[in-house]
Formats: sequence, C-alpha cells, structure tokens
Amino acid sequence: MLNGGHWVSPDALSAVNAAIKKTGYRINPHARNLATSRANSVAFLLTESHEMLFTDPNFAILMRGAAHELAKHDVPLVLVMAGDEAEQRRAKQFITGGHVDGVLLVSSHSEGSNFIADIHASGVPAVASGIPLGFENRLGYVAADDLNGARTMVRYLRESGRRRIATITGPLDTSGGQLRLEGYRLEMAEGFDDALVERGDYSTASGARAMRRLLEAAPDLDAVFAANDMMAIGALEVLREAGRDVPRDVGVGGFDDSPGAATSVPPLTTMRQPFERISAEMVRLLRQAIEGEGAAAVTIPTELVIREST
Amino acid sequence: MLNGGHWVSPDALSAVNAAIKKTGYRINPHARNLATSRANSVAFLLTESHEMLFTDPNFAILMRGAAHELAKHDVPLVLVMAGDEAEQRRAKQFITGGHVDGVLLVSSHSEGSNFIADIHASGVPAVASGIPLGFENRLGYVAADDLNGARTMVRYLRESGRRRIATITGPLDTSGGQLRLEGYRLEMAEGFDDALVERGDYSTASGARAMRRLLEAAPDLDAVFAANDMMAIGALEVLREAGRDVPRDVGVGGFDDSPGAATSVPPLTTMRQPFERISAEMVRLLRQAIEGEGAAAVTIPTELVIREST
DNA sequence: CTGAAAGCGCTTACAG
DNA sequence: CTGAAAGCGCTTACAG
Repeated sequence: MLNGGHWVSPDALSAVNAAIKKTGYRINPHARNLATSRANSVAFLLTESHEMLFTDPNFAILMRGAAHELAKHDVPLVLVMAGDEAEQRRAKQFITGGHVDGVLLVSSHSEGSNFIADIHASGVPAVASGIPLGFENRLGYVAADDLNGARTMVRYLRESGRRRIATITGPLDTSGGQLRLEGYRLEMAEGFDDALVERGDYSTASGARAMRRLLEAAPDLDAVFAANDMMAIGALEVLREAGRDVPRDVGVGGFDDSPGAATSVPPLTTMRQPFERISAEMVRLLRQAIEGEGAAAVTIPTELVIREST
Repeated sequence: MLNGGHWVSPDALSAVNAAIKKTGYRINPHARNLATSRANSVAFLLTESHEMLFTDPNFAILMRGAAHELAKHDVPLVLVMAGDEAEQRRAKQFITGGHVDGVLLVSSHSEGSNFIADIHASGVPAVASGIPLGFENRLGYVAADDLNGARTMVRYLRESGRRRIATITGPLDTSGGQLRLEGYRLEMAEGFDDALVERGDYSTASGARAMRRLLEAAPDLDAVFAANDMMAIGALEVLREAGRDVPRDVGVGGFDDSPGAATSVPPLTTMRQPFERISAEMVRLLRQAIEGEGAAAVTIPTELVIREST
C-alpha cells in the first residue's frame, strides 16, 4: 500500500497516512536499496581541471540544473571529482561499485577517454554533456548546436558590416572547441585567413593572450568571435588597453551567455546556451538509460543575444 | 577478515586478496548500510541563492575542498540545494530520512534559520561554514577570522598613507558581512564616518552600485575596503569610469583572494581566505560529530596578499 | 579464536 | 486479492 496499491478506500488511505504522520514512519532507504538493488542516486562526474570548476560558471549551472531536475524524482546528486589519476581510480571504484544508478558525465576534454571507456565498459548508464569525442556512437549525450551557433554569430557579424572577423577558439580537443571553429570556418569561406585564428582554452586569461596575438598578426581586424564568454571578456580588456573601441572599431561576440556576459563592459553579444534544457535532457536520457533504454543524442539550438559589444 | 582482522598470515592475506581481485568481489554498499545503519555519505547543503552559486567562486571552492577531503575516507558528497521553500522541505526530508550521516551547511544568510533549526533539531550532525547566526552555540562551525582580517586590511591601507578609507559591506545578515564591517569600524576609530559606508550583497554589480554612491557621498575618499573581491572588482570598474586612478588616487582592497583577484585590472590586494583548510576542518569536525563528539568552533586566520590595487 | 546464525528493514514471488 | 515468508548481502553478537 505504501507503494500506491491498486485501490484503497479513501478512509483507509487517510487513516494510514495519518498513522504514518503520527508515528513519523519513514522508509529506510538502505533496506529499500538492498531489496531493489538500486542506489536511487546519480553521480555528477566532473573530469575537468579544478581551476575551471571555480572559474567557468557553466559547470555550476549544469550541476544546479541537474540537481534540480533530479530532485523532482527524489534522486540525489552525488558529486564525484575526477581531475587527476588518483581521483579517477577512486571515481571508477565508486561508480562501478553500485553506489549510483547512473552517471552524468561532465567532461569536455578527451584526455580522460580511458577513464570514460572504463565507465562505459562497466555497463553503468551514462549520459555526457557535449559530444564525448571518441564515444559519440556509444554514449548518450546532450549538446548545444555548436556548429550552427558559431555560424549564426559569424554571419551576424558579417551582416553588420564586419569584414575582417577573427576568432579565438576553445580547446581543440573538445567537441565544442572543434565545432565552433568549424562553424566559423564554414561561414568565413574565402574570407578565412590563418592570421585571424588564435587558440584559447576557455579561460579569461587565454582570451586576453589570444587577443594580443591577433592584434599583432592581423591589426586590421574589425571583429572577434570568441568561442566562449570568458575569453571574449579577456579580449574586451585587451582591446580597451590597445585603444580599440568596442563596438566602434571592433565588434566582439562570445558564446554561452554566461552570468558575466550581461555585466561586462560593454555588455556582450553572445550565443545563449540553453543550460536548463541541457541539464533537464541529460537527466531525462539518463533515467531512460537506467530503465534499460539505449543511448540517444540530443542537440539543442543556441540563440543569438545581441547586446552592445557588436 | 575483510575488515582487516587481527592477524592473518601474509600468505592467507595475499591469497584472499588475489581471490578478491580475481572474482572481482566488491562489497555491496547497500547491504553494509543496512547492517550498520550508516549512509556513508555526507550532504553539502547549499541554502543560498542559485545566482550566487554560479557567480561566487567560494561555493565551488568549498565544495571541491570538501569532496576532496571526504574522498580520502571514501565518503561521497551529496549535493543538496535548498534555495527556496519547496527545496528546503525536500532537503529536510532527505537529510532527516537517513540518506546521509551528516551535513556540511553552506549558507551564509540567516534567513534560512527555521530550516537550520529543523536540521539541528533532527539530531543529524552538522557543521557550518562561517558562524551560523543564531546557532553559534549549538552548531559546530569553521570560519575565517573575518574581524581581524578586516582590521588587517584597513590598518594596512592606513599605514600606506590612506586617510579617507571607505568600505563596501557584505550582506549584514551574515556573520562575515557583520564582522568585516565591525573590523573596519574598530580600526577606523575616530576616522569612522557614515558617509564612508555603503552596503553591498557580495555581487559585482552591488559593488559597482555602492562605489557610485560612495563617490557621491564622499568624493574625497582615497581608499575602499570591499568585503569581498567580487564587489572590489565592481568598484574598480566604476573608479576607472570615474577617472580615478587605482592605486594612485584610490587604493582598493578586497577579501577572499578569489580566482578573479589576481587577474583583475589592476590585480587586487586582498585578504586570503584559506579555503582548503576551511573545508578540511569542516570535514574533520563533521566526522567527529558523526562519531558522537560534541560541537566545536574553529576560526582560521586570513592573510594579507598585496598586489597592485593599493 | 572460529564459524554459524540472527538481524538490519525493505520488496516481491508465492502459497493460500 | 491477501498475507506470510523468503531473500537482498552485509555486520555482529553469540554459541561452540
């Protein structure tokens, strides 16, 4: 009856509920877990440098969204860090040890791919955020449409009259980094010029460094598309120091629409990633996977948000 | 024997270990939890606005530190968000329902005090980060020495020749906000002037707004002590717009030594909070509390980090 | 010291 | 449909 039962008279039901309330009866989760051999929890597995966790708000946003979505089903989120070798070993033990029913894989870099392979091989259901390079056919994932997002931004810059559009890429061992560059390349077509491309790693500092190199290599640039907002904000700083007015001299576009984008100086034009939907979809796919359904990939469009940097 | 046993011959031990390895034996955590009536996990309870979670790196740093420290003891961290009423109800059910052995309480505001009271009344061991206003005598906690940290900063500003030192306070319903203001007040002594005090809420935007008000109310100020780095960075922005050179015209000091402090323009002088130690101490106290020891309070000194904003 | 048995509190297949 | 019993895989108190 505690499970809902089939049909119980309203009186009986309320009597039981009252009794439950009165005696403060609570189900013992450990007994239930043992009987059902379910952990009733899910891991949020971060295989990312710890630095980025503090700096890049995306991780926290994703975590928050996942926790919120799971809470609806009374499933707690267990945080598992796997930033280095030792942590990865521990994390593997933990995850394959029956402590959780599934894994939300939040890693962008492909360096951890042995680790991901192990997780996958263990048979524990997993869903990745972003395309898990090397596992795109085996692992379910939810990704923003990075390619078309980048194209939209570059097209917008060109349509607002920019001609020499540079780009600061993300790390190229991530699908996001690769696809945003690919979108830029496709949209630039014959306007593409190696001097207009500098690599970053998604950090603000790397954006600033890349911007300096771009001003060296292509002083005639009149726009920059940074593969995320943090790098765009680093670029903004360098442009100001260099005396280039944004947006008059140089238009700057970012990616993510992270919390800092609206309050940067000037506020940043960017591609909004629908993080709420991404985390909700990840949870949905993972729950399906736990119920035995196969992997699936979901791609979610991004949206151009025009502010004052372009 | 799996528990270590008393004395087993090395041969027998290695034989068993080999067998364990070979058959891939793993203890079933649910059976163990049921038998011992321990959850073997700990909650990281965030009763903070979700906005701050993404924006303020302190939460992520604390979480990371706690997860890292707990991992040493093979105790996973369960993330529990309790930002609004509904989440708090759910969180209470979860925490008092035996899902975790203890709680790391990461809330600064005292608004959630009913909630904290319930948690405390339920008897689940808990340790707070920062002094839990209204519960300082009942709950264990680990706090930075906010009062003396603030005094150190203000004294330093004065000793470098600043005379009209303003402050941007944190939220005054938090112990950190209160104590950093109190430290400022004590150190200013007769130099204290209401016109030099503006309230913020730890966000960058609130720091910027407070700075604007300060420039109105006390245009002769020559230094600002912001109660955290994010507000200091907001102040930096406003000072630049107002044409006040930092540090020549105005010295700016922050608090936290958060990731953004070293890369702000100019890099920020600040009081370093030893977050690693704070999270490690929280875990230590909580583990003790779980073993039945009483509450304890730990205060950890902060350290002046001089950069280019003063 | 050792080993068999009871017990933790659920779920579920099964006898009635 | 209902209710008693077995079983989940550990830990631990207890008999030997």
